[in-house]
Amino acid sequence: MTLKSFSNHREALLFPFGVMSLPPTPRRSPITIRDVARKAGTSPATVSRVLTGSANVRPEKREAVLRAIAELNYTPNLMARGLKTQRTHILGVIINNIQDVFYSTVAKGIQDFATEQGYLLLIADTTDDLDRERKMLQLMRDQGAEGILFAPLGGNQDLVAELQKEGVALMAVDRTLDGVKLPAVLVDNYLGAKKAVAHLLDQGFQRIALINSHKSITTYQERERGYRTALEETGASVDEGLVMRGGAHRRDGKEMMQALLARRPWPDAVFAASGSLALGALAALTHQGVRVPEDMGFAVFDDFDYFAILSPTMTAVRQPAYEVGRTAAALLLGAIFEDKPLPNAPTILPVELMVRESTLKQRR
Amino acid sequence: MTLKSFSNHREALLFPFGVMSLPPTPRRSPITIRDVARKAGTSPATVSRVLTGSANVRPEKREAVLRAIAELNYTPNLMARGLKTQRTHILGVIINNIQDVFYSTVAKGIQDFATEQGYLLLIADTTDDLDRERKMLQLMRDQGAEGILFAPLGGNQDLVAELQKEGVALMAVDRTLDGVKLPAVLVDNYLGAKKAVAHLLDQGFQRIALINSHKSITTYQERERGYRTALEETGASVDEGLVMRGGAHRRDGKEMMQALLARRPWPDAVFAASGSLALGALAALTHQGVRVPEDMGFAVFDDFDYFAILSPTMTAVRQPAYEVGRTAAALLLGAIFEDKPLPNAPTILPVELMVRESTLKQRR
DNA sequence: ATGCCCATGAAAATCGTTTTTCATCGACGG
DNA sequence: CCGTCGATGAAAAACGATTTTCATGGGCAT
Repeated sequence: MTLKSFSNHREALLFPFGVMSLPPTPRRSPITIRDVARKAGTSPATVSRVLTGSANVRPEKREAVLRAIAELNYTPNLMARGLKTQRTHILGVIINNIQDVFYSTVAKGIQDFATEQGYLLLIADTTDDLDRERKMLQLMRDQGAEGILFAPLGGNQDLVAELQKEGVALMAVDRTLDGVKLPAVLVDNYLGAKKAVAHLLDQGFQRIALINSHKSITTYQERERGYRTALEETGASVDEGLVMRGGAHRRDGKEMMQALLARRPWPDAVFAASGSLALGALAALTHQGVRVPEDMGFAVFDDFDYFAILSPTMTAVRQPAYEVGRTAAALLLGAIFEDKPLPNAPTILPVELMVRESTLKQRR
Repeated sequence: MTLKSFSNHREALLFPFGVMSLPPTPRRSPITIRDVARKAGTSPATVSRVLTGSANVRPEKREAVLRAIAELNYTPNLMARGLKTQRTHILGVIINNIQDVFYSTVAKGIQDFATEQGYLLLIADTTDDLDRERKMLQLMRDQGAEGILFAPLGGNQDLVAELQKEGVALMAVDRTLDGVKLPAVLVDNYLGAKKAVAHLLDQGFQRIALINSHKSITTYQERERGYRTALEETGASVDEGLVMRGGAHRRDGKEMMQALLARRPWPDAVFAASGSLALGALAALTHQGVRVPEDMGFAVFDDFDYFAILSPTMTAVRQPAYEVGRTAAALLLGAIFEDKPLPNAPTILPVELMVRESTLKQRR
């Protein structure tokens, strides 16, 4: 009952078109710049001059204004200000899934930097829905976001170009987008995957399976490239039967692992291209009683914090998620502040291979 | 270098007071309701009538307007609309830490419902900083948020009351706030903790330690109450030496566990009052070579998904985090839409005890 | 004393909507 | 044929700020 969908409202509200919901109930405290002016014994123009620092005002006047502001507990209406100045102090963030630790950490990095600069964040997730990505980009633009950081799903290039033309600063995080000039902050997916697989080979594993998601997303594509390169550099060729591709969810990882286990001979190690896939794969292994690393070596791209705690501890590629977010926010706000174009080449942050128990062949 | 703090800007920008940053670079696409009117051969008033559905307009006119909108790719400026109507279609969300899976799941629940209703979310975290909570509440109000969902730190009652008077709909999630009438959606912390500890007792554990955080936060307070009640109901009295309190971070859990291990005799089981505390405690146990559950039983309040996957699997109290968020959003938007007051009594959602290996005494 | 700059006020324009008011035109029922 | 109602347009007022324009008066240097 509490969860009913208000469908009446929803239909009446083809936002941003369509029927606006309700009669405007007056909400804001009615204190305006005029009230401040009256109290300070000055003119609204001068209050604005103080607020914006746009002109010198004599110390006594300034004091009087500030005092009036404090006494009235006045805060400016940011919508009105934004309407006039075109600066909203709002940034948009669009990620795949807020629940995903990687993305929420990226968001945290963005958040911390943005807050320091007095920016607030509109955050939305897409759950892999291209239309939803599009809608969110539009909504954020319409709400006046000065910039938008997003993990592109691939698609919507037209809208991206349109927004850029309109002056909305865009920045890709974690993934890139082809066919459009879009600055990006990424991690070194290729090298991370290559290192992890090379490490498995070093440890003496020979039949190393890959559990991956679709190549349409640049991160997975790069990780697969790293996997292949590592194998090829040993002179071995890739056994395509060991290369699995599917969705990006835990259950997909589980299914791919089950498929691998259904065949003979088994791989002797697995490289999972994401944390979610790894969790699914591990669930399948546990379920079948396959021990890690005794029966099967295991390495993951993406280091969840508990991988270092619960046993067996997991060898994983650590991504600097927080730094990805923080760096992206810094670049974007820098460009907004200094009104200069963003770098063309993507910024690629290094990753680190955390070697732990799950790849210790000698424990066999 | 990319991470420099723009301190020049920052100082010049006592947002929402102080110097506005830059000259207003024209950003929005210049398409306004007037352009649409011209193209459709009608008046701006009629376009608005179509947009808002405030009056009947003849089908042909309406079609013409909609066609013009589509051709011009027009979308309304939401700041202007919000300024006039006082409805922004924005909700604020303030949580402790976006990175925390529990909170990000709550946020996801809020998000999903809000999106269905055409609302966008301003999300911020506080990292336990009361001033930051205050600042964020104010900023969101100034940005025109119609409602704010937040996990109160305890404090800022004055501001909460002020916002309510101004007509901003407020809703507490996960925690409550004393001294002010604030609707809330919570989980049954008391019963969850009680069940978990009762289960430990059932299994034959006798000296059960509590690793908790500070009682100033209502959730921890309730969980401790559950712990105590469970023990008392068996007729046992609580050994205060086994009740630990500290910060809420992983390292705090680790320290408390270390302190417990430094004493003799050891407890034979531990109940950790949060997932983070549990992770820290587990790290301490692993480090000391203490096996779970052979040497020590272990139960947690809060069920991280990998608790069911990695070994030993953990007995945990599952909280309906998603439903907390979704329910809270539903109640809040319901109140906003129907302009009716929110329920007085907090909504308390049930929790579930997930029994797993970490409390299997017989495995000893 | 002249000229100039600086601080300020008053008033109006602006941002892009919604909303109100008023007038007009056409259709329709009686 | 008249009164009324519904659809529309034109114009203006709001929302709450910033910004511009113009005028004024004081202080300071020459």
